[in-house]
Amino acid sequence: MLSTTAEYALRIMIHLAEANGEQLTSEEISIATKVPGDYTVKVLQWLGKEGLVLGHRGRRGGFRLDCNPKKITLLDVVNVIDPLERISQCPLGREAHNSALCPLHKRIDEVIAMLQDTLGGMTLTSVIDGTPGPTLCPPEDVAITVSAKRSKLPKRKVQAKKTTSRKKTTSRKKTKMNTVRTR
Amino acid sequence: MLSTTAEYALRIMIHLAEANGEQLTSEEISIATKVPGDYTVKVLQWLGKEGLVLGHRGRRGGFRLDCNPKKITLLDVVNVIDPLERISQCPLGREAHNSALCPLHKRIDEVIAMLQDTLGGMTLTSVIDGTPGPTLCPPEDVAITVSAKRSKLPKRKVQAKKTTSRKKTTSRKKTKMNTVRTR
DNA sequence: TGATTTGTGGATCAATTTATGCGATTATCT
DNA sequence: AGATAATCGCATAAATTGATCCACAAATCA
Repeated sequence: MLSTTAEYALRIMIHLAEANGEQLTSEEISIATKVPGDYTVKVLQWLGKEGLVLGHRGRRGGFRLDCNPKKITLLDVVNVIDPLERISQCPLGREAHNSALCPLHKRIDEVIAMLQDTLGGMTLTSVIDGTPGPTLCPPEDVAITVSAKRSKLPKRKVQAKKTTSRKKTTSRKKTKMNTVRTR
Repeated sequence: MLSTTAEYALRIMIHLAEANGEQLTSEEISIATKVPGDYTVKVLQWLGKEGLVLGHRGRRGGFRLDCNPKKITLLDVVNVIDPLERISQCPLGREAHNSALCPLHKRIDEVIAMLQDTLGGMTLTSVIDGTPGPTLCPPEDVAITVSAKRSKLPKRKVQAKKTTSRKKTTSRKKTKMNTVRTR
């Protein structure tokens, strides 16, 4: 239902919200949320561009929440990654159908609207407060509480892999442009 | 929200349901639904494996609906393509959380449940009967009626790229996303 | 100051999804 | 039977998404 990346973003935001404004390194976040190491940084940067988190470099750097968790909803977070858009015009290309989608797409659009309403009604805080205890299932080998003094982060095991990079990740909006693979 | 392929499947099923059991060639279907030529066949075959449509070869071959449009829902169709599954266990890997998902995933799961209910409540017939007129927006340059004589499908422009090959597309079920990379 | 830590941002690789091509097979018509 | 029309099904290509690496910039601490 949600893309993998959107799931990651939600986990990260919930985790940061639970940290109560405290700053955490990307590695701490990665471990707690089980989002793959370097990819955590990418997601954090996307969230940062939208002003949801703030990164600080340097020795005691890290990321912290930069928004009001009482205001920000799951929909807001998902929208950073892959915007959930209403169907405004007929996917079959009939331009005159803007105000009168064909029945099938009208139904699908209704479903999307409902989804937006539902996700848009769930704030980070409400999710966290909804049930006692930690909001994310704790990873099996790591302490749950964020307050633990930032202790020696276990080095991520570097496992000699290939490197891949991405096209120009400034905006995650679906890039129309055809990436011509030069290689 | 829906994958491209799921959208295609819905268009095709609605179109066939409107044809009232009549048999249509894949090309006719492709034109009417604007699903890319050969891909139409692929989607039809997936639908066929689940018993929703039936294909006939030979000179007067084609595809027709092989289910009761009053019973089959949009959810059924979507499930053929990419199953909308409830979250049954914590994505963070905590195995003991089966019966008690962490709050975030409980919420997400609720959303999925709602989605299922909604899509599962919309039968093909109900969508078609919901509004008078054709259920799919008619393509701009082609007659709505399926009877249009089949015309040459446009060739795609080949543009020298890299090729990556695929896993073995027999089942479209999402393949467990944590693939341990052996490399 | 200089070493270390941590984020920034771009480049590249890998996996998945979407789309096409083509030969073989099957049914129908004459 | 033979020609033809259409699906079947596999192989491949292209596009998108997920993940990793690396050089560098900035902040901190000794």
